[in-house]
Amino acid sequence: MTASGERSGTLADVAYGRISQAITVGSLKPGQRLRFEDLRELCETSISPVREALTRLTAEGLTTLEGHRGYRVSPLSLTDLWDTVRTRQLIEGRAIRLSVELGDEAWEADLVSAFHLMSRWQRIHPQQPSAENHDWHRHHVRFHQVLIAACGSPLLLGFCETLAQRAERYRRLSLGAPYERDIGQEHAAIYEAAIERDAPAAERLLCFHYEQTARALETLVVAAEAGSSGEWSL
Amino acid sequence: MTASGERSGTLADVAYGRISQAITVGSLKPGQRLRFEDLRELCETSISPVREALTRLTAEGLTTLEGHRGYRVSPLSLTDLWDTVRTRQLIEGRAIRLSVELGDEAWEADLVSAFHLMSRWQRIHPQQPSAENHDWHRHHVRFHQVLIAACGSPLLLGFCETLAQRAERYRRLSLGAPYERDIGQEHAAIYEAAIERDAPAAERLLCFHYEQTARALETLVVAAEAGSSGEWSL
DNA sequence: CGTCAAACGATTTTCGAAAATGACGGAAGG
DNA sequence: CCTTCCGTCATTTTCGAAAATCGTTTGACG
Repeated sequence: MTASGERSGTLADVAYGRISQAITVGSLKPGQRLRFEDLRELCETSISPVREALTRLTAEGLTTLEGHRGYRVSPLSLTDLWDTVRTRQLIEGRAIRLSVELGDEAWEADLVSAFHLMSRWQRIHPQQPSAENHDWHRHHVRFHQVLIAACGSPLLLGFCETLAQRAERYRRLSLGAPYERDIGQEHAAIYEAAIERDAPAAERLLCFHYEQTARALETLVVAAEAGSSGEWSL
Repeated sequence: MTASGERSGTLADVAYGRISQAITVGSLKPGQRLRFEDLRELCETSISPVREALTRLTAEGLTTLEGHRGYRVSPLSLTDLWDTVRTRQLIEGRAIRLSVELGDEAWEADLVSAFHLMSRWQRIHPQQPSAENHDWHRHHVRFHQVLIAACGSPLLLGFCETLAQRAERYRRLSLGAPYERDIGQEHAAIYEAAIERDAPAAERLLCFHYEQTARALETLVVAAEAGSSGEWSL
């Protein structure tokens, strides 16, 4: 056990967590070069754990590696956004269908619980969930995880996790943007379809959910691009 | 350039290649514990490159990591085989459909070329392709790669690669087993559907192709299990 | 005799420094 | 003036040893 609270597994795990988070929240910017010296400082270790973390992150697509020329944060783009969303619809669509078909009593209970926590949060806090509240984010992630948890395919679940992590980077970009959608309603629809064991409907609604998110983000980005800077590489 | 022929990128790449190959061909057995000392010897490096290789392999599912307790070769099982195949059918099915729909002239040319090389090999060498001939394997892999190459989704292609690597371990197990199937015919059918731009047919035939492979392997394994040893963890 | 705790051994994990590599810039030659 | 070649420099990559960790055994105590 270490004095400074955060320490679950190896130092490499810590490094992975920190760098991963820094990328998703954007303190490490898309396309930015990653020097070991800087990351070593961020992670408070030597470079060995940092290197291991970067290797993992690269395997998941959050960073890229070019031969002997170092690592970079993977750039974001509209093309990549749509690739991520389309692939996610395919894979998570299959996962939720299987999950709704196969899920047992215990799974149903988990789902009720997860949905309750998420929607209760929204009832209590009238603020838009888009305000990056850490609690809501936790409930939201959990809800989506439980939806597919009973699919029975470790492979599918692994891919879903990778894709969710990818998508999360884009979702963060849209924080503070005005919402035309009723996200709570979309979630409720998926939830009800799942509870009533209507697998095709659950799949359809989940895909729609992601489609909407992507569309909103696309609009936002196109507007921002016409406006000012070019933080984006089309 | 190094004296001993094999050296493309970093030593970590070499280590990755050697360990990866050792796992797929089975000289490192499923479930076997991987000690750094042994691998260091196999790769002719120190442990740093070995560690990086293992990190990558674990991300792809060829090895597993348990806390501070070291790495193991991922075990094989019928459940995992079917998970791999079902997932592959889903993802590679989508990929080939997109590829057939979107592929341009140049892709068509690549496909003709790849198919020709593969089928010519089979014509010239009357032996069953199952005899692990390295050339046929190369052509076979290439054919399957080109089939999906034009799908336009880097993500999909990445997943396909992971899945193919996973599946390859199982395919190797069936070497030397009697073939009831006409693999050449199955390939030809997929090829023709692709050339004639019949995307749904191409998808259907590719899925069938994988289904057959899995079934054959399943039969083989069940028989072997009833017979003698228990190299398998159901 | 059984249980628990401390210590050992084997192995992984981490470190800091050395070696290797690619990028950059300046000087020589055309 | 442009091109090419060769040092120099910043970084990555690799190494071998030190530190940490886990599983097991040993020994004491109830």
